[in-house]
Formats: sequence, C-alpha cells, structure tokens
Amino acid sequence: MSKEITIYDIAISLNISPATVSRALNNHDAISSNTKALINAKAEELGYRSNKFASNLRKQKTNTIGVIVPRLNSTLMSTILAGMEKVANEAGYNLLITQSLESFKKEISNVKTMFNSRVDGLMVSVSYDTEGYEHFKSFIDKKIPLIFFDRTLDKSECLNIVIDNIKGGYDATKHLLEQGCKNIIHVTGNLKRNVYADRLKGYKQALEEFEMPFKEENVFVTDLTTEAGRTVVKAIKESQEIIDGIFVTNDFCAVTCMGELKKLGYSIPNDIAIVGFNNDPLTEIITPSLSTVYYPGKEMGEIAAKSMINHLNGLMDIGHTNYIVLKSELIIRDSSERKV
Amino acid sequence: MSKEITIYDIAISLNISPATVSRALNNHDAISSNTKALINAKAEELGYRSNKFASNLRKQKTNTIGVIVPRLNSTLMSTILAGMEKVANEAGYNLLITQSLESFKKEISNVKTMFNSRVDGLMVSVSYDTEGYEHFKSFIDKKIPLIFFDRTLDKSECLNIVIDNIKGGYDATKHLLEQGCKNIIHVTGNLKRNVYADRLKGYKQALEEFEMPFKEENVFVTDLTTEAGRTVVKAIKESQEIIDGIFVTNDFCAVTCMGELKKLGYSIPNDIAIVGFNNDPLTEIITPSLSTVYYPGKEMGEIAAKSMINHLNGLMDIGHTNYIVLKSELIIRDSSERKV
DNA sequence: TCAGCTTTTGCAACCGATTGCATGAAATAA
DNA sequence: TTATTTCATGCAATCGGTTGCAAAAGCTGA
Repeated sequence: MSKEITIYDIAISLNISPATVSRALNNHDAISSNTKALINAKAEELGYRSNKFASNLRKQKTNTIGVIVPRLNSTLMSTILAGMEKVANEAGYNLLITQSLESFKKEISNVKTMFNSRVDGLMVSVSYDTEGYEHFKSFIDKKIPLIFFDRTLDKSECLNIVIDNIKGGYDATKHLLEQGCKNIIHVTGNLKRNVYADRLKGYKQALEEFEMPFKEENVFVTDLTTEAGRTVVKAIKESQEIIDGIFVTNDFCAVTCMGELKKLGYSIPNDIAIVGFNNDPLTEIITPSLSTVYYPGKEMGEIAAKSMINHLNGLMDIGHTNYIVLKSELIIRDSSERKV
Repeated sequence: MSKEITIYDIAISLNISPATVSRALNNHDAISSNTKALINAKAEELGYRSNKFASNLRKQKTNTIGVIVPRLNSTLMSTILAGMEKVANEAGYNLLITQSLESFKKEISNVKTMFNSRVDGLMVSVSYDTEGYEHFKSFIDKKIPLIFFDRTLDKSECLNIVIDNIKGGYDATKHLLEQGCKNIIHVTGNLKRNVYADRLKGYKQALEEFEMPFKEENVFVTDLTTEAGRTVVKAIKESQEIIDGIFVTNDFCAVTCMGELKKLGYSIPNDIAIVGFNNDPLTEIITPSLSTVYYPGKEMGEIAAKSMINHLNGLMDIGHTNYIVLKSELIIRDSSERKV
C-alpha cells in the first residue's frame, strides 16, 4: 500500500501550515485565491485524498444516510431505492442500505447497526411484523432525523411519506363495482401494516357506497407470494358463491391469480375482473394487461431523500411535517374493463 | 443532543485507563475476565456506543464494502444485492451501494466516491458503455480488493464472478433448434459487455453445430426495453423470411416480444418458440410460461460478498483467482417446448 | 522470603482533519 | 509617520479509539 498523502504532506511541501491547507481544500473564505490555487494544484499533484474518518470524527457528521427496507429485491423497493440513491448521490450523500427480510428481529438489529454507524439520518419501511417503534428510540432521543416511507407506523411522530392507500383501495374497488362486479374478494397482506389496512378500508368504503355487504370471508390475508395466489384461486373455485371480481394488493400476486384462473377456463375480465396494485412494469406486458393502482416509487424515494437532505442541511425542518402524501391513481387496463 | 459517552467516561467512572476499556470492549486477551465484565456492565449502564470514525481512523479500515451496479431496480441486480447484503450483514460489514444508471461517466464518478469513502473493497458490475478499466486504477494501485460480477471487463486481473454465458447462449439456441426451429433470431444488448457477447458466441456455436447459417441480420442489438421488444416484433412481421424461434437475452424483453406476437396472432411455441434469460419470477406466472436460462443471482451476490470478506479477513487471497463460474442451466417451459 | 515468570494494566503517541483564537502583514485612515 | 482596520495565515487543542512498550501485580517454586 503506497503511503497516503495527508494535508500535512501538502503543508510541508509548500512550507505552510496544515490549517491553511485544510481551509483551502474546503474553499474557506479566509484563504486568498492565490494560496487556494497553489494548494489545490499541489494536492492534485501528490494524489491527495481526504480522510473521511478524520473529518467525520472532527465534524461529528457522516454524510451517510441509512435505509432499511423489508427486501431489496422487490420491484417497488428497488425502484424507491433507485430514486433515493439518485438524489443522495447528487447531493454528496452516501446510502447505507440494509434489509430486514420482513423480520422484526432483524430490523431491530439493523437499526442498531445504523445507530452505531452514526448515519446522519435514517429512512425506513418497516417489516411485516414490526410492533411499535420502541426500537427507534435511540434515534428519537438523539434527535437523529427519521423518515418512514411506504410502510409506516401508526403513532409515529416522524415524517411519513406515503400514498393515499385508502383512496387506492377505494378507487380499485369502486372501479370493479362499476364494471358490474357483485361479489369482489380482496387479497391482501398483514393488516398490521398501514398499506394493507388502509387499502382494506378503501375496499370497505366502496362496498358501502354501492350498498354491497362486506363479507369477512372475502378478505384473504396472505403473504402475497405466488403460492398465495394459487391458494386464493383454489378457494374461488371451491366457493359456493360466484366471485366476479378480485382486488389484489400486489401486482405480482394478481398476475399469479390471473394465470391460475385462466388455466381453469375463467374469462378475464368477463367472468372475473381483476385489479392489482403498484403498477409493476409486468402489468403492461402480460395478457390481458392488468389494471392496477399506480405507485410513484421513484418519486417516493426521491422525495424521501430530498426531505432528509434538506433537513440535514437546515433548509427545512421535517419535525413540523407529519405526512407527505403522493399522488397515485387507478390505471384501467384489460383485466378489468368490460366492453359494453 | 445528549452527550456521547466515550471510553474515557467509562475509564473515569471505573478509575482505570482508557486503554484497558478499549481492550476490554474488543475482548482482548490481555484483559482479565473480571475487568471485562465490569467494563461491559458499565458501558451498558452509561449507554456507550463506539465511535466508528475514531476507530476507523486509527485502524485504517472501514468495515464497509462498496458496490456499483448499473441499476438498482432490475430483478437480477436487486437479487444479487440481496444476497450480498445478507452475507455482509452477517459478517459485520456494511454495504455502500451506488448505481451507474448505465452511464460510464457516472460509473467513474461512483468509483471516485467509493475511493474517497475508503471502502475496504469494491464489487462492480459495469455499465452499458464502460470502456477499459483505467478508472479502477486507484483501487489497483492501492491494492484495494476489487471484484467484478455479472458484467465484467475483458483483461481484468481481478476476480470475476460470472456464469458461463457462452454455454447459456448455446443451450438456449440448441434447445430451439431441437424443437425444430429453422430460423432463429437473437435479441441482445450492447456487445461490448461480456454477458451479451458470450451469449451471442453460444448462439453461433449452436447454429454451427446444427449446420445452420449464421445471419448477421438475425442479431438485434437493442437496449432490451419494452420498446425494443416491440421493434423486434415489428421487424419479424415485416421480414421476408419466416422466423420461427427467438432467443432473447433478458426475460422482461422476451415477455414483451411474446405479448406482441400473441397480439398479431402468432401461436407460441408452434409458430415461434421463445427462450429468455435470467429466470425472472415473472417467467413462471405468464402464459405461456417462458423458457429461460436460470441465473443464480442470489448465489452470485453471496459468493461475491463471501469472497470479498474472506479476502479482507485474510482467509483467502482473491489475487490468485481469476474466475469463479457459477452453475446456470436451461429451464424448459411452455414458450418453447413443442409437444410431439 | 525472594528470584523468575506470567498475567494485567497503564502511559503516551498516533490516526488526519477541523476550528477558535491569536498573530503578523498589508491596507487604509488620520 | 503612526494608529487602526482588514485580510490571511498559523498555533495548538480537539474529536475518540488503538496499540507498542513498559511497568506493576500476581503467582510459582525453592
């Protein structure tokens, strides 16, 4: 390992003090432009790179933002992350990313890691079975900014960045009702999570508005995997009732259902109309194309990161904002639109 | 912000030296277990957290591994990242992730950032139009371990973790030929990249083995987007020749092609058989299900991270290994299998 | 009791950049 | 020419752990 160049090396070779070098490299006002030019040239010549640890240690700031997501490999999450990374990178911040793999326990450990890594701020989408936000106490106590996105926590006093999930559920269900569906099932995830609970609320609202009965047995709480889709379709087949509409809270699972139904000879959308959620790119390329609720993942990531960075730079105080709600809307495609 | 507890606070409150505290917290041999217990209890009591910067500064090590990927939001990449994160996290390492967004320029800037962040090692899958590896010189000069995965660079003397792309292309094409295809087109990406160039080689090999002519105009170099799929299908429709097989080097694009072809009334696999690449989960849920080449993304991520960490811990020297080739194999599904 | 050895602990320098305060130099005003 | 500002730079302490070396403490056997 060749020797690292420090500001001291530059200082010695120019016969000036390290303090001046430090100031020059940080473009400090008090240094004359001549000296700055001289120092910058020397730094370049010697191949100097600043030591972030020394700097962080002294400044008590890391220029790093932590992110905890349930999983990295979901279309929605990776899209959100892509948005965050873009903004953070442009602002000179780094992202430290971990995944909870939907485990509360792992999430707790991730939060600890983030705390010990002294991230300047933390952005979280909570795991499937997270309970309370006791484990974020260390961040709150130290007033380290904390933002929740997508999956948030009920009584959290932090900034939450979400879409209007109630409206999403309402729009999807209303649309199915307008297409003439009389018996709509809803396939969803763990109702502890706001996203799923709210979409269910919207589903109920729409039913109520159309004076349709809400039936407990029409709600399928699943893990939204391929397997879940199969199970649901089996239940549909074996049901006494005729089911003519499905609102699935996740596109991937919706597509699975659709595939299984087609195999069984159901015609879509005429026998059963389907609406998914998220606007995963795959919804457009399958046949029939899947109606879904657009989810602004990239924007969500960008706004979360932007808010965090503005807060860190003192341009904005996220302490005063509780919710930022992004626009999302129903996209009607072939899987649900019944031609007259 | 409440005051941070340091080892000095612990030292003072126990009336011992900071050196002993430091050693105890690091479970150093030279400290008696009594003292260790005492110190650990006190640390817990005071709510001590170690300051990584001070530690990094002194140890000249960051416990952080950098990762540069073309994009975060692709199924394959996010799967690889998920594998990396899992291994790194378990070994106490953090991941600093950035994306080049397929731009060589951004990749160069990302490499610089990683260098300045003093990551202990760097893992890279290069962008679409990366040329040479001049920009990694800083890492090589400083002997900071560098691993390439998936998309690698030709003359790189670093460890490369790949699948056998030639075999993948060969298997896919051979399978189509065995199904009776007489005129197979190949839809691929930028041939500068090993993954695409090698799959093309495999495609050619298979044709040769079956004594079929290789036609330049049957190779479509695209950006593998939805749009590309549409363009290809348009070309098929307008072609003088009858095309009866397609090997697409990416599942997503393959599915697009399939959808477009179905719209035009082609029967799949009988009129045109299709094989994709990567084994994206969506290949299983569409109809017909898409034949594809399995790509061990999670394993690739895990092995890359494992190799890096073993190297960093001195358990292994990646300097001696040039390639690690992971198993991948053709998965035959409905989009290509013609029943007899 | 004491030499000789092992185990435990402490001293103090160090990692590299930052910054409040002081100082010297140059510019301006008197 | 001298007093007063302004501008540019340097001094030295600081951030919080880590670690080579030395010293102290504890233990063994004679």
